[in-house]
Amino acid sequence: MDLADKVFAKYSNRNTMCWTSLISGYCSHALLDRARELFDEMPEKSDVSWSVMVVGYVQNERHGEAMELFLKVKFFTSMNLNRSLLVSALRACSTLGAFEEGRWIHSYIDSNQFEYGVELGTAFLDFYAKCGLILLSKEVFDKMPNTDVMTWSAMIASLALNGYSHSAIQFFLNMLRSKLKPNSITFVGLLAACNHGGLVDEGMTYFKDMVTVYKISPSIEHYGCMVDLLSQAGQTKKVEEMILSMPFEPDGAIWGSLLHGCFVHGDIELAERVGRVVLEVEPDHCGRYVGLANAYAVMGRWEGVAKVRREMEERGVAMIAGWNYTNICRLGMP
DNA sequence: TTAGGGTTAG
Repeated sequence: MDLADKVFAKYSNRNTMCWTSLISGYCSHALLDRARELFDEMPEKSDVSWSVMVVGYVQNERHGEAMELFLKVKFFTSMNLNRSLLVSALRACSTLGAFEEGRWIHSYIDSNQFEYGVELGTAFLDFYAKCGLILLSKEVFDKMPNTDVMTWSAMIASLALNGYSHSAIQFFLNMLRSKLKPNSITFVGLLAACNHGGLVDEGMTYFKDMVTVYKISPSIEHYGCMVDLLSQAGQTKKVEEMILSMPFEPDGAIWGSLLHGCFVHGDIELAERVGRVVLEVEPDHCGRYVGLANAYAVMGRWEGVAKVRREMEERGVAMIAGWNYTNICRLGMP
């Protein structure tokens, strides 16, 4: 990118398109701050310049800055808002839970008679699902003239997220009927559905089918779903075997799921062992200490609880208070 | 020169 910068500096006939291309290049190399500098320096910005910058922020998971820029273009310019910009702005809305902004984009699209392409439609159904309005997601899905793997995967994951496990499975079966081939992410959604619904047999079947029928090798996310599902179902020994046979280094979330399962099902001996591993993997994560302390508490082993508390203090791990109503009141903000 | 989908605790 340095070379691109030098060439750009020497190039005398710089137009908006050159500036925008360079910004896009910086964004795709995750050099967002440099991209933003150039964006701010640009003498004239096109609608594509704005969208490239917003897209860049969203793709690099800087949703707050994406939203800020989106609001700027919306309120302080008379620029046309193009589809790419709106799709990315919608993604930012989904992540930030900015419901009103997302609704505004919807009305903008309707009043400007934009067609629902697969990208826009998929972004919309995802937005509504993340806001908990799964019926609106389904409405968007039904209105879409074309759908593809990503649309179906988004719908399956959305149903799973909102607790409609059986409908998610039904959607998966319909997807197969419409001759679309599921991919790795489709299965993350499907296994998440099985997990949320406690559907152990279905989960096991789809996990196996994924490998044997669809030739997709499981990622840590797929294992994460299975570990959580089997742990909650009390199959803790089986889970430990699964974790140890994984071709990845298990992370704290994986061990944490098993620890929680042990706690719920009273598998105390395993809880203690897993709890120790969890603290080694994530020594700064306050929730892991709570998990182990809870397992000790269930056993009535209060010396264990006290030991975990002491370790937390010694290592300087702070408890993070949840942002619930009780805590808000405690802070004097009713 | 620009766009969409991913599970997880007390």
